[in-house]
Amino acid sequence: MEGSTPRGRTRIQKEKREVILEAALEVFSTNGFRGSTIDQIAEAAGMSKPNLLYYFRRKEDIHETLMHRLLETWLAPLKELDNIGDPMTELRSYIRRKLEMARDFPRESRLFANEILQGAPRIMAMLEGELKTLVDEKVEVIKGWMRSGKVAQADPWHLIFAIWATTQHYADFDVQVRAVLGPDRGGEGRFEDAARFLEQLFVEGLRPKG
Amino acid sequence: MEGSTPRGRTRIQKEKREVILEAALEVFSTNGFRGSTIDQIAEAAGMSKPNLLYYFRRKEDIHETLMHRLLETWLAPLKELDNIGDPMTELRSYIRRKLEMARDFPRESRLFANEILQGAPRIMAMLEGELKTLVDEKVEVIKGWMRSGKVAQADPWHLIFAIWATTQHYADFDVQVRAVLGPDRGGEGRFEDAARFLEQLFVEGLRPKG
DNA sequence: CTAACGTTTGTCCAATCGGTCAAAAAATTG
DNA sequence: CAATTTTTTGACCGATTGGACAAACGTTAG
Repeated sequence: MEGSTPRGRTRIQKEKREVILEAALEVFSTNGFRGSTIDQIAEAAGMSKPNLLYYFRRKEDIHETLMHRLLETWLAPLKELDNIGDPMTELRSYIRRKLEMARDFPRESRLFANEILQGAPRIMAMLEGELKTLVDEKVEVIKGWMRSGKVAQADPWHLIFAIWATTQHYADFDVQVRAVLGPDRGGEGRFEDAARFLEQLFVEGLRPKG
Repeated sequence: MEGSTPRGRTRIQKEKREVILEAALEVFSTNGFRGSTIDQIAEAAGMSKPNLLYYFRRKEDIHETLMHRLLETWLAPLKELDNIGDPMTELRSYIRRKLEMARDFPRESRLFANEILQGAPRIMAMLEGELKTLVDEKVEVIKGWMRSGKVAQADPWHLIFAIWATTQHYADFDVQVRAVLGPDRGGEGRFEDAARFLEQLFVEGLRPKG
């Protein structure tokens, strides 16, 4: 090996790096970056600390790799929002996709939330760059819908925020949601209930007048 | 002094404890419990670490005191929601109050978010007890409104979640909101815009049909 | 002034932190 | 098989962590 950190050349390296990233996702998403230790991740990954550091030389490298992957997944649903179909159908399926992500990738959502809560020190450039550009673009799409009368007039930026907030809430605040709903209402069905409610809220809330 | 930790008897004790809590709120809300150090809090409070530990014997004690205070403030707006006035007016002012709290007490909101994100280890009992009871009670109020036809039929639990999510978003994800809105739209006016949007969303989204 | 009490600090400690390193063990290659 | 390379581990390091403690300092009442 000529380099310093193995670059996933061998089969073992690819596999072990995945195991580590999976374990790190679990640990980082519940404890945040500073609150997580390499030992915790190593234990969750079923290996010794020096062994883990053989695959990722620094704690930051793990977090960075995780973040890079996350952001790709995270922006995908918004990227799909486009002018092709019926506006309200597009919005409804965007909400549905975001809610499915909250259901299927809650740890990713919490990892992201942790980063933002801490002031986004590691992804600020991406927020002001790639994310802002993408949102600006989609805001124009939504403005077009509103001009054409297919969607009620409203602030498109805050519409996007509201969709993000309501859907990610079911991942980030999952513990609270389940505690409040109780054992009976708090089962897996809560996502169906949430989907129905949010569809109603946004569809009726954005139905064009007259 | 007969006890171990001073109990705010003297003037200095009351003052210094407040200074510490103020500093700890700042530190805990951005770094989480595990990610914060006593040294950080002591420095933010302008005193030495042993001096801080004279007023709060353990790091956990500071966090616990902060949490207890927070929860009282936090539940107040929901407690005020009652049957007296017009339903939609009640809902609108609840949303407004929650948004004002996100604007005026963002650190408290982030402290709470951090705790929930980490699985709410310290306040789980309160979530399943006091909070659930309160929400159950308010759900009945909202159900009454829906039965009387003043508010559209919808899931009251998820309505409450949606209000929590959309309003607290402006505190917890403030960095992202400001980054996406950019320098011009991201000023203090963003709360006015958010208030207008959310009022429209919930009022129209919950307007009874026919 | 002095005794008693409240406050502050410097020093210290054991535990834990992120990370290194050399050597052992395992896998791969010829 | 032996030689080489990759993987794993135990021991270790300096820095930081939460916290203890006694001594020093400040304040106040008699």
